[in-house]
Amino acid sequence: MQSNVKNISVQVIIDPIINTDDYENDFPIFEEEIRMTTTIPSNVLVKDIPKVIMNHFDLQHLLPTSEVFFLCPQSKNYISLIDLNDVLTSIGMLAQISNDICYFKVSVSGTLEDFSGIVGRNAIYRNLAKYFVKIFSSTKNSTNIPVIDNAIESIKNSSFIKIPNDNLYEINNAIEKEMNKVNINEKNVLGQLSNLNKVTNLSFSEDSKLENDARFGIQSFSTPNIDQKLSKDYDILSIISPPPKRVKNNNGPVLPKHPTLITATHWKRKITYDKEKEIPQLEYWYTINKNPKHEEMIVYAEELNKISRRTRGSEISISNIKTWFRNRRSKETKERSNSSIL
DNA sequence: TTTAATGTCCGCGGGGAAAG
DNA sequence: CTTTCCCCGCGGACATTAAA
Repeated sequence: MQSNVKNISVQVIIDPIINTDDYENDFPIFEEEIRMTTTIPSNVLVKDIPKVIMNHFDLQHLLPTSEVFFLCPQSKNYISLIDLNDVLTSIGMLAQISNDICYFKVSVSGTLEDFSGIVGRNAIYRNLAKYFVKIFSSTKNSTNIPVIDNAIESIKNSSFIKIPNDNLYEINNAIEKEMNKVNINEKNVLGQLSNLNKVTNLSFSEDSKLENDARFGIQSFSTPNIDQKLSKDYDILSIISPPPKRVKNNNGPVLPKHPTLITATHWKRKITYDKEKEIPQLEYWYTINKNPKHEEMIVYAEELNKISRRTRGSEISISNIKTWFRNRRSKETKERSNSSIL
């Protein structure tokens, strides 16, 4: 019964997208990869791989906001498992084309608290510390900055951090403290991990299969002899190529792509300029200078926020202004080329 | 449909290491 | 010390996507 089921080594890169509700800037771009390994029985179906991976890393509650990508060894590009969903195939067959080690990338959106149970959470905190220092190094006693307020709120709501004061350096100190605590507790964490691995390394007798089904909450595990059910002449490569529609070099998936991620992160939130007040002002500035300097754009953003009285958290940023000027210039060149054709 | 936001490509300039 | 080379970040042009 357990003859043709073996354990596949799996390397997983977690791409956390920290969801801070309503701030408009980019989500943190993490410098440090959160890379983890586990093993998965070879008869797990592709459609169940996300469930298994998220369970292994204590992220099952974030399954709806996650998307899992498989590193295709031929093209060195990541392909979304959603694209393979309709195919009755197993991770064992993916492993056959990747020399028995599968590489996956998981894009997952959640709050800081959502990631608190993850084994690699110290890497997340290190990344956040770097991010905050990088972005807000000049604002020592900043208050009323939405992203910091949100971060403080997220961290306050988390079960294992208490913030004594509301400023950036206190946040960083708290993060550092938490990282130290995590390092001290590393042995406990590793203990828990090895327990987890014991379960996944069990050979698949019918009984342990049921055990795992209960643990993972997955129905398809109880399907016997999945590998034998798969057609022998089934060609996985014909499904994997051509590559997905948009592939960003070889650096991984373009984020976010899954609809749940779009709503969860407010992807591409678009501001609307006031046609009565703001657009005429921008057009006036454009007639004066089509390529304003950074300092000028700071002034422009302040001016616009003054006249439009936007609510806090939805103010016009310098990057909004920069984008407007960029698009305005491109509009002009397009108009000019159109008129020259006529 | 309009247009803000994003992706991709490319050139430029600064900083630092290696070579002379 | 000067020159050369390489890396990296920044910003612009252009193309494309997607929100309103």
